Amino acid sequence: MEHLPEAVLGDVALFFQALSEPTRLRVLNHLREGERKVGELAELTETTTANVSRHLSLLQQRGLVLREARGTSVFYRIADPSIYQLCDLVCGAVARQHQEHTKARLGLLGRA
Amino acid sequence: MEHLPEAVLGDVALFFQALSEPTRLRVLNHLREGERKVGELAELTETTTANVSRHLSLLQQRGLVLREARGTSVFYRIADPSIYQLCDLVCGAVARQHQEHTKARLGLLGRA
DNA sequence: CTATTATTTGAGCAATCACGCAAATAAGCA
DNA sequence: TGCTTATTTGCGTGATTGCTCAAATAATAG
Repeated sequence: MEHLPEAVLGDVALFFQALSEPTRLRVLNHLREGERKVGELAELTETTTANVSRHLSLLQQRGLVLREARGTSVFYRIADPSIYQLCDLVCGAVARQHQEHTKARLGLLGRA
Repeated sequence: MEHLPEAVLGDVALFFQALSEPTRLRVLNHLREGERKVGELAELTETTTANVSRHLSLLQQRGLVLREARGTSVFYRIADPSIYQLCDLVCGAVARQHQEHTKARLGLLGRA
C-alpha cells in the first residue's frame, strides 16, 4: 500500500470497516469451519436473524463472504480465507497492547 | 482468534475501526518513512490540523501510533510496524476483488 | 510578561450505524 | 392454491462519526 491510488484507499477503508464490528467478527469466526445458514449464525452469535442477515449482506457486499441459496435456506461462507491471517495479526497487536496497558496500570493506578 | 474471550473481540473491532477511515489510512501511510509533526501530516493529507489532530489522538488511543512532544511541536510515529503487513494483506484482497469486479462488469455492462 | 506558533478541544451539524419490530418476499410442501 | 419455514427489507430510534469554526492551551522567542 506504498503509493496507492486514492480510489483504492477508500476500498481498503471499507474492507477494514467490515471488520470493525464485534457481531460481524463473531459471524466470521463461526464461518471458520465452513458454510452456515443464516438461522444458524443468528443462534451462534446470539442475535436476531434480521440483524445477522443485515451483517451478512454487508459482508457480502464488501466481498468477505459468498452467498448461496439452496432450497429454503441461504448459506454463507468465507470468500477469502486470508482474512483470518488478518485477524490473527490484529490479535497479536491487541495482545501486545494489553500487556503494555496492564504493565502501565500496575505502575500507576489500581484501575482505569 | 480461534476462540477468543468476548472482551478481546471488542478490542479487535476497535483496532479495525481505527483503520476504517481513508484520512487515517493516509496519515499512517505518511508515517511509513518515520515520525512527522501534526502540521506536516495536515499538509500531506490535505486537511485541517484540527482534523488530523483528532485522528492522531484516536490512533494513539487505539495504540497504533506514539506521541512525543518536542519543543513547540508534537511528533507522531508508528507504534507497531506490523500494521503495514495488515494493510498489505488487505490491499491484496481488495486487488483480487477489483479483478473480479472488472471481469464481471466486462461480461455484463460497459461501466458502473 | 507578551506575542507568536503549534496543537488540542468544545460545540454544533449532517451523515451513518446497529438494532428492534413488523411486514414483505421466496421456496417447498400438503 | 394455501400453509409453513427461512430470509430479507422498510421504517424509526438512539448513538456514534467526521468535519468545521472558534476558542483554549502549551511552549518558546523577544
